[in-house]
Amino acid sequence: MDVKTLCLGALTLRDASGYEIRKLFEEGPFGHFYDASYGSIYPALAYLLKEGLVSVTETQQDGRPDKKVYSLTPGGLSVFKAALAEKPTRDRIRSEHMVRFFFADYMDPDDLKLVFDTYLAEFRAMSEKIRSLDNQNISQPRLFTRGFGLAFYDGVAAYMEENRDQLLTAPSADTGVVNFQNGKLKSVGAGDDD
Amino acid sequence: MDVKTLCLGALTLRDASGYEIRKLFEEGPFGHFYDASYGSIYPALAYLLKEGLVSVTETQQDGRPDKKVYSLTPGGLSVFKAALAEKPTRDRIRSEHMVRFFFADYMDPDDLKLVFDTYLAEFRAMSEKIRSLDNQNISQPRLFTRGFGLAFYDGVAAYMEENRDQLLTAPSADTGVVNFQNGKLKSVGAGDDD
DNA sequence: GGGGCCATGTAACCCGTTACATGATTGA
DNA sequence: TCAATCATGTAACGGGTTACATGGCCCC
Repeated sequence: MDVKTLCLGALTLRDASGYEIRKLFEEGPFGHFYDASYGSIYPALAYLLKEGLVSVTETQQDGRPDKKVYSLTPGGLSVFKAALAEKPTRDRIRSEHMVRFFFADYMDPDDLKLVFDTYLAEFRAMSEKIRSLDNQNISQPRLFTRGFGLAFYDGVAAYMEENRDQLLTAPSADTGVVNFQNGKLKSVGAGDDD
Repeated sequence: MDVKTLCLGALTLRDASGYEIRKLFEEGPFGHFYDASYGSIYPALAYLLKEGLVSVTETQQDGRPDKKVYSLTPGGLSVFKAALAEKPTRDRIRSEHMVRFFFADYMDPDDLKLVFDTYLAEFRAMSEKIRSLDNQNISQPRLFTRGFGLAFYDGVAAYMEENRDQLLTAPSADTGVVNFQNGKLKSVGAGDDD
């Protein structure tokens, strides 16, 4: 499921600009199970417009550049429904946090502690955020999704709290770190490089 | 965190071929929080070998092509530890299932039911699989990770069972599907296309 | 005054997936 | 005999991220 389709979905909620859709991914209800950046959203909207799946209303603004508010067309809605009718692909999860827990033996205990507590705090914050939402006038599916989020965040947060010591008091090997920057391998290991 | 780094991690567990590493991602303990395909693993191993972060032993075999068993070098281990010491990037989740639940209004009720029950069955199966593992002689971090998996799978599965009706009995709009194939938008929507 | 937010868009790049190429062995 | 599994690798393609480009307003 690509960003184009997600944009159509976002526009079923309400008319929005590319900027607003981005925020929806970042902070809104989508944030829990998807993400997308400007670099993919703006081209996606341009494509959808060209194909007649969305329409646009340019609102002139004070100083800022014109705000382009997009709306879903009937065709766009049909295409979105068709996308939902497809067989879903497997969930894709990439959690660097879990990788670190799995390989905790190879981490500095203080680093590990920090990663752990930061992660836990994030879950708690997410849970709080969902709890703070008003559930009045919300459709069943949205409520279900919120509940799912709560079940997940609260469940794993509770597990983490209960088993914090189990992970953080395990003995770890010595450190011995080399050349690693910005998430890129900068080898150096043995012998020759190119 | 790229496939290169994950390969180093896999090789801390035991020496392995590219083929075996793939299986680790597919079925093994990594499957829960990462994935990778041959097309990324083989080039990654070639790179790591070139950089001296892994070594290789070619085992000749009966009929099959030579099996290349890779081992982590001290340099490789250092680089891996350095990678773990980096600040973890945000977890990235892409769940088409959740998208479908969120937009359940726009789905055919039978489709939705199928997606729901298949998803639930997957969680139950994952939970069973973890439960069937032998926890003897397993290090603390691995146990923690397994427990985390259980907390997650069992937690959300329970939630789904308890709230199945809530989601599946909600009224949905009419269907009206157009031209959608293989996860690609084939528009058609309104008016002109290029 | 300066940082952050509003607002859109493009281009280069990176990384990974999919599909292709090859081929023998084993078990149903 | 036919499918699946073991086994490695390449090439094309795709999709999305990052960084760049631009610029004014608003609040501290």
